[in-house]
Amino acid sequence: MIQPRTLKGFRDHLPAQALARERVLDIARRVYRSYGFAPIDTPALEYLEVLTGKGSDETDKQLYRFTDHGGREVGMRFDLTVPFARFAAQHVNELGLPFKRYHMATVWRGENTQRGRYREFMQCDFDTIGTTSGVADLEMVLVVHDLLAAIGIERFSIRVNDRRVLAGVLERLGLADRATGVLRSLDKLAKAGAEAVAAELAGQGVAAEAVAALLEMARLAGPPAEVLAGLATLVGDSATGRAGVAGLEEIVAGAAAVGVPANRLVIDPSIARGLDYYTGIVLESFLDDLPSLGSICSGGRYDNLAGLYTKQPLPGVGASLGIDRLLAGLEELGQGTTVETPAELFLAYFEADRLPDYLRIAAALRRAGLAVEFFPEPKKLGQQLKLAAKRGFRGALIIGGEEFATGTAQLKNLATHASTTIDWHGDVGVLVDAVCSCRAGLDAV
RNA sequence: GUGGCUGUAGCUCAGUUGGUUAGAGCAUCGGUUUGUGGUACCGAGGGUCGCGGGUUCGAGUCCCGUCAGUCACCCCA
Repeated sequence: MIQPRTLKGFRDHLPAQALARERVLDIARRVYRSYGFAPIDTPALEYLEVLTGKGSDETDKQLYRFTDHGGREVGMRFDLTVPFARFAAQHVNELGLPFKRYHMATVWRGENTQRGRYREFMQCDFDTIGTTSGVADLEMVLVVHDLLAAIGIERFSIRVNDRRVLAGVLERLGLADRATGVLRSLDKLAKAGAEAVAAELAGQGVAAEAVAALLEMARLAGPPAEVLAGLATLVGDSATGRAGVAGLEEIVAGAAAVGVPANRLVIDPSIARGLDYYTGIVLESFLDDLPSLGSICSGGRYDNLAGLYTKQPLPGVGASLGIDRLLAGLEELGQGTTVETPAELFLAYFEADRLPDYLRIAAALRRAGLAVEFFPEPKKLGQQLKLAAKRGFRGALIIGGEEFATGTAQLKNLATHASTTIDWHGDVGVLVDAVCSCRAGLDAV
């Protein structure tokens, strides 16, 4: 016997999880499309050079790579941004600019696993390329907000910052050349605490005054207006820094104009993001009830997405929803789904010799747009109902010998145990109409 | 990749200083009830104690390795 098992960091998805995942995918698709983002797809496998070109050592280490049967060095995509850069460079002339796309697909990273951190997981990206307009930046924030709200998350926050603000402050402190290390340390503030970050910065040779200034910046908190005022002071007359502050002001104003609740949008100067290709706005979002899970949706603006693959400058802005991490978080918070069936109505199989009638009824209901599961065996009714309730069906249709004889049917609400009698006089069309008109009632439960 | 913690039925866990055929609750299946599921009663199935090796007369219990999960570093969705 071969032991059935899955690889570290790779998971099976049972119906309850798969249905929850597809629900979120459907919502993401709807929200992205509502802003005009168009779907694209790219191969899971790319030439290794396409994936490693821009990669830091870290991403190179995490790449699943091998030599294919034709002797080509290939790698599995570890995000959707790099393949998109290649895609954009290859197809700009057919796409036209600006171009907005969404891409929901599986990616692979050979790193160590943790809660909400897997080796195979799905990302739901959306990006706008070919424009440097602040409108696109604002739209990214709005899409993220609409997305998380539509999924039904009650408490979440979108934390926004701008790399230019960070650059401006560093410039003033004379640390511009050490940006990467300093930002990496600041990024840990929430997790490690101020003291640890201060120590780490000092260890990098940052002067005490500069450390104090950096911490003052990173710890700015409160209403966006106050944080922005604080940042404006810290940035001084640095042109880059002022541009960053102005950009954030636009975001705050735009979000307010559209009606984004103020408590969901936070200006957080400690958000830096490790990826060094971000150049403007950066964004991370968290479940307020489970911040330790990490960011569930992150993104930002980059000056030149595809510089490695084309001479044409392609600025852009976009973000990525980590659907597997999000679902792990929702499940941990008890907000997961328990429904195990995609069908709405359960049709009990009762009278063995009435099979043709059952089939006819099921077919008619399906033609009317209802998802119907017909139980395949004429087992005891109690057993059938028990299974149907466990699976999460909203309603069960019961038609036995008595009902056939009197031209009636029982429509049972499996959540409330209440059942209503339908008179259909043997006319399937009447039955279908009656069931459909009760459907709203079932949905409401 | 490095280090810490964990690993007993589908799930949550018991299992005394290593000592006879490894237990409970929930879940599952069957019955009481060959037409009505959340209660009750009766019964059943299900465990190579993650896996492999070692120490021992004897290991779920100790040691080593390995796999998996988890936490930290790192990085990130």
